[in-house]
Amino acid sequence: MLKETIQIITQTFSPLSDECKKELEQYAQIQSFQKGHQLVKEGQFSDKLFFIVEGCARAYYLKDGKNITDWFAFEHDFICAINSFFLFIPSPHYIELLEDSTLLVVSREDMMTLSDKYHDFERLGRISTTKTMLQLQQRVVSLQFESSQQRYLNLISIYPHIELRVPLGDIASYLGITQETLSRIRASRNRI
Amino acid sequence: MLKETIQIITQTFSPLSDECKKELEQYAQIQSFQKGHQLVKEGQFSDKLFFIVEGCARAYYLKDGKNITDWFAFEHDFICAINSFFLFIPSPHYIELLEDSTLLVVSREDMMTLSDKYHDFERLGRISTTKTMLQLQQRVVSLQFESSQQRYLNLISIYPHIELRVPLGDIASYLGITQETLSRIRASRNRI
DNA sequence: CGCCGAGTTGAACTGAATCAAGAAACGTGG
DNA sequence: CCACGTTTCTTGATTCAGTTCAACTCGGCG
Repeated sequence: MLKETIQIITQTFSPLSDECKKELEQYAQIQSFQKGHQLVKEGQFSDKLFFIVEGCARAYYLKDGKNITDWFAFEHDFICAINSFFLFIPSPHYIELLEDSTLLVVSREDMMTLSDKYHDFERLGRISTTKTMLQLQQRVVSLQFESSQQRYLNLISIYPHIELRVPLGDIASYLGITQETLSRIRASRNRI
Repeated sequence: MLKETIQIITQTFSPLSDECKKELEQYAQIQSFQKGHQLVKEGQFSDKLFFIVEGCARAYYLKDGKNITDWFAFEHDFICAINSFFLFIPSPHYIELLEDSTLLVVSREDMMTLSDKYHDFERLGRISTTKTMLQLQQRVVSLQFESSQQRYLNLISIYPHIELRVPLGDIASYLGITQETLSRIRASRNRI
C-alpha cells in the first residue's frame, strides 16, 4: 500500500527517481484511524504532512466558539496544519477525520532531509505547493464578490459528492455562510 | 541594479550558488515603466514573473464591469498573472502599475531552465510559492468570517502606508467590499 | 420509546450594497 | 498660476442578502 500510494503521488504531482522513492518509503508511514479522530488539535506543534489514501478530513478552527472549516481533503489530497507545519508555530487549526480513513504520513524533518538530498523531491514540493496556492487563489476570488449561492455551486462543481460525505454545517462555514443559509440555498435549488 | 536585486531576492527567500546567480543575471532584466502602465491585459498569455524593485502594482479582474483587485505588490514582492503563468491559459487578470516603477522581469521558460539545472533555484521557487500560499490562506480566513472593519484593520496592520499609495476603491475591492463602505469605515475610525 | 444530532423553516434584524448626489483633490493645458 | 475637466472620496436614503434566534422535523439508535 505504501509503494502504491507513493506511485500515486508521483503520478499526480511530479516524478521521483527510484532512489528517492526508496528513501521516501523508509520515512513515510501508512496509518488508519476511525471517523472523528483528531489528527491535530489547537495549540499543538504539528510537523506532520498527511496524504489521504482513503477517506476524508477537514481542517477547522474556532472563532467565537464557532467551528469554521478551512480546508477539506479527500482521496489523493494533502492536508496539514498549514501554519504550524510551515511556520513552526502552535496550530490554530484542528484536523479531524470525517470518515474512517487511511493516510500516508511524513514528518517535516524527513521531508527536509529528502528536499536537501533530492532535487526531484524539492520539485515535488514546489509543484504541490503551487497547486495549493492556485486553489487558494480561486477561493479568494470566490469569497471576494460571489453570492453565497454562486460559491455553493462552485463547490459542488469541484466536489460533486461532497454533500454525501460532509455535514451541512461544515460545508456552510467553509463557504463563509451559516448553516441556515446553506439549507435555504439547497431548498431553493430543489424547487427549480 | 540587477545584481543588487538578485541579492535581495536570495536574502529574502533562499540563497543561490554563485554559478546560478550568474546565470540568472543573464536571463533577468531590469525594466522601468510609468504609473498606469499595464504589464498584462486580460486575455493575454503572460509568461513573465515580475519582482518589484521600486514602486507598486496591482492585479485585478473585471466582474460585471466592476474592477476587482486581487493582489497588491510593493517593493520586494513578486507579482504575475498567476493563472496564465502557472496554468498556461489566457489571463483573467490585468496587472497595472500604481506608481512609476522599476521591475525585475524573468520569463517562465528561463525559470524552468534554471529550475531544471539548479536545485537551489528550485528551492527558491518552492519557498517563495510557500510564502504566497500562506498569505492567501490568511486572506481566506479574513474573507470567510471577519467583518469588513476587521479586514480593513488587518490590511493596514500588514501594509501601514497602503492608503497613501493606493486608491481607496482598489483597497475596497481587495477587501471584498464597496468603496462607499470602506469610506464609512474610515470615517467612523477617525471619529473615535 | 424517547433522546439526540443534523437539517429545515419562520420572523425579525442588521451589515453592507446600491443608487444618487455632491465635495475634494489632481493633472493638464492655456 | 489659474481654470477646467476628471477622477477620487464622502455622505445620505433605501434596499436586500444573509444572520440571528427560536421552534420544529426527521432518522438513527441505545
